[in-house]
Amino acid sequence: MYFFTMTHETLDYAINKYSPNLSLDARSDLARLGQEVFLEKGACLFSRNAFDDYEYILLKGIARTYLPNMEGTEITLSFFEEGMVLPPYVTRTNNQRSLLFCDAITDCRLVRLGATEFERLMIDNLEIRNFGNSVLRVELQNKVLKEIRMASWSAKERLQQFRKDFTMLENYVPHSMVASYLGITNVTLSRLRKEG
Amino acid sequence: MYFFTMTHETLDYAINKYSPNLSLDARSDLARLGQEVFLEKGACLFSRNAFDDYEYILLKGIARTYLPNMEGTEITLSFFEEGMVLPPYVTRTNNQRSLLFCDAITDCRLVRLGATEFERLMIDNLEIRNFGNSVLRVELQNKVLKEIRMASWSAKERLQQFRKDFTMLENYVPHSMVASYLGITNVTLSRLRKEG
DNA sequence: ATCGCTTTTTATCATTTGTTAATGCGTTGT
DNA sequence: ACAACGCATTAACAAATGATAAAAAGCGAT
Repeated sequence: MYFFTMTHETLDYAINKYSPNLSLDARSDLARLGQEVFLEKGACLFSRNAFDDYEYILLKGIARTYLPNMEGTEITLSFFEEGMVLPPYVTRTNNQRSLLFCDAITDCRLVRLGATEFERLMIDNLEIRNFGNSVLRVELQNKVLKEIRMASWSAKERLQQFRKDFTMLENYVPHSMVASYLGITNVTLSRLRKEG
Repeated sequence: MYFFTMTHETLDYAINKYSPNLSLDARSDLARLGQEVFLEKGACLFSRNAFDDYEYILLKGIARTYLPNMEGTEITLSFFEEGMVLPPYVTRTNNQRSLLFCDAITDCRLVRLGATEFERLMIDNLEIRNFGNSVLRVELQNKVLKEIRMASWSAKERLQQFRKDFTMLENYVPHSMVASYLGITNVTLSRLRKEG
């Protein structure tokens, strides 16, 4: 009975963020497909150009995706907290090669699902398809929200929004990661923190 | 014979940007599903919260997506030129309601495909599925590229990149749209233009 | 506890970008 | 031709952010 194990309870928590009405059957399909993965703080989940064909659901911990800019500085693209699905396979990879880097910022527990099997499930099962599409939609929507904020908000406003989006995260991750996520230097971040 | 009509020749041009090796069969499936749409300069293709269940492929002209920020200023999210697919249905809508606005900046000719029929095709046909996934991937990749530039490049560098990405576009679209896309004011844009 | 290392803060100054307002300039309609 | 309008440019000043470097604070290993 899948709903007696701890793993599935928290997988459910993640699923509910995207498809709260997903049936028990579909949930159990996902659970059957998934295997748990543990990552230590600082460990790498996937690297740009490396082979990768999984979908990932973060059950516990904090992770981030990032890329180097032209000067080689790491720019944090997104943070991920408990219950969030990492960027979906189809948008995150090309020819099964990752386009991004992803590291665990704290110890993490995740569920991963083979991308091919998950695609199969999406094709066969309308509910899973809607779940997968919801993940895609949320991914894009978050990017659009960030895009507008980067284009028209001040650094202070972006920091305030960041604090709403990721409560307490500011205290758990290095400020250099937060600063690059916000598009400011860590000196500026420090200044804004002092102001309040 | 679909490849004798002008429409299909330019639909092919667009398809080649995403799936250059798509078979003639798959191309003809897409062509059969699509209907041509003409838009006059300034006309609206879809509006936030309005019903919309199409995929759109831009054959000719320039279009843009945008959203108002909190002050009501329109922020241009992306520009689209000949041969580009507009943001895909699954990421652009929620419950068949558009999340974005899209206007024609010049007279436009597009092909639109019913999203439901297109999804059906994606499910049934691996080639079309790969094409659709490629559209998704390009959409996300462009956002990630822009994200990095917004986070770590100066306004001048972003303008230079814009000129590479969209040759001549600067001369055809109102500068206020370019400026909001770059995340600067139109006064700043004017200054940068003067510098070179 | 202390040393050595990294991260964060603080200070100073330079640069970039925003704000406001005036000017110019082309387009359109009469 | 001219007025009226919208848009782009320019100028002057203010504010935000970056760059650099030094000081302070945190943190892990011994």
